[in-house]
Amino acid sequence: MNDATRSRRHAIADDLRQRITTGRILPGARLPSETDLADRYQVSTATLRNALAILQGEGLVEKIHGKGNYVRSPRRKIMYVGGWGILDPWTAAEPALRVTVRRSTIQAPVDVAASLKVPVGSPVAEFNCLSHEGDSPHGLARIHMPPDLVPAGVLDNGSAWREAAGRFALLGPQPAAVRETVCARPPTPEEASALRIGSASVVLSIHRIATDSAGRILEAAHLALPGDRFNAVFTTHHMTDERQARA
Amino acid sequence: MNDATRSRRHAIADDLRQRITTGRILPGARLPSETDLADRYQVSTATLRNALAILQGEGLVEKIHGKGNYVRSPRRKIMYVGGWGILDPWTAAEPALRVTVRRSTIQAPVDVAASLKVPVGSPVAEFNCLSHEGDSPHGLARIHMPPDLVPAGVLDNGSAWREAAGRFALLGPQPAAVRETVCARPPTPEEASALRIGSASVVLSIHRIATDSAGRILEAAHLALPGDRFNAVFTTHHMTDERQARA
DNA sequence: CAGTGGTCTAGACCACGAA
DNA sequence: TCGTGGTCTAGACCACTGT
Repeated sequence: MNDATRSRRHAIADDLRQRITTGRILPGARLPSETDLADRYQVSTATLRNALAILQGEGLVEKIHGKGNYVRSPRRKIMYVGGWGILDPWTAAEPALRVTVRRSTIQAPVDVAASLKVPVGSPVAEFNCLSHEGDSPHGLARIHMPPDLVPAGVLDNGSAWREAAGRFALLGPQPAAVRETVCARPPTPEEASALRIGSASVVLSIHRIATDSAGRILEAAHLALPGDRFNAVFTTHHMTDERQARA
Repeated sequence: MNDATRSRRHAIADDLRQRITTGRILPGARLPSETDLADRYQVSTATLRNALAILQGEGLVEKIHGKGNYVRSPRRKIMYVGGWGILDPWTAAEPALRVTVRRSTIQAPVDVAASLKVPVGSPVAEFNCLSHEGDSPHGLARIHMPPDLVPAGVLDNGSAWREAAGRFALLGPQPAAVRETVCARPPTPEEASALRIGSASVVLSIHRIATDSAGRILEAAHLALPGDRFNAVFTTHHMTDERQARA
């Protein structure tokens, strides 16, 4: 056999991946039950589950306890445009985009206070955003702002602000600079359940801080985007001469 | 029991995580063998391995086939500075940074040709960079450039260029713009072995394209950075007025 | 309730690393 | 060669979802 057959589980994963990516199993379809698949491939259920875990990590399969394993909808990559902070117009024009925004005012806990550079316990506006595309969750955002900078009508349905929130755009006034810190990590349990991804999956985590020209912090946001669905694009113009110093 | 005891493997992972993060097990130390740990926790080896897989996903434990499970060195986050393309001076000053750079000239395959916007099959300089910190691998880069833009002395030991390569800096001439596309994904098998991380782990993958003012592509790089070790920072200045259109 | 995935066991055998 | 982790089995039982 070729080296793709290094292990049963990889061979099974390869076979299923082939069937999924070539359209022989359609997005949204339910796979046969794990016991059935284990019978078909002549392996134990543990091995079959291991194969499915590989595909789940790749974002091809969604496991739902008590229901079954489902093929996830096509892996169209959604663009997050750094520095702008909004999904680009091309993807933002998606038809079935639903947004859940929940606003609350909290007493700043230490981490938020540090991000916003306000005293601990001072009032802070918090937005919890969950965007869906059809039935499947898209991305998760928690945005904190000084209360006086929150624009009116953010929660109004049909409001441009509300749409912007769902697309993870900046809500406050025009910033002078945006600093985004990006990391890749496994999801927290809350993220895993909210985004319906396995804990073996991957999230692209973006901590975004917008400041005005005086250095005042306008917004601090934590975004959690399923890694298999999102690309983030950052563009830097007009490089300075710092590099030259090396030569 | 409390809810941390939802499952044996989480309980075990929690216990080991506690011992590691509180310093009761020191970085670099080898854990007892899996059979010993399974005995100590009174679980099967499969369950114990499952617990270790959780910690491996968190980057706390490094598994080495035939040797044992090792506690990884402290989770100091390394900064990748976007748009600049080099680790920042603070971390770049690390003492034990070793760099392996391998240069070759290849006939551009389709993907590289597309990135560089050159004809398929035309000669392209390829750099494979692997940076280590002490014994453990850091990050992986594959950089492609038009051959005429490669500066002299890149492979010379002690050269500033060589150091820059290991720090994933831009090698070519000063670009007018750098566009970086970031995604989070599981490692490819090659990356997993080169970076000594499990395939259940996470990499921060950066595709970086540098262009000059005429739009010519100076460099195309693919970086693979262990997600648990790296943060990438991107800063955007001088926002345009595009956002205002929404209001 | 039946059917599904989630967890776990107590083994077996294979592949790797170091002596 | 020996001890290690890696893969796999053939079950058992629990937890969740639908009818």
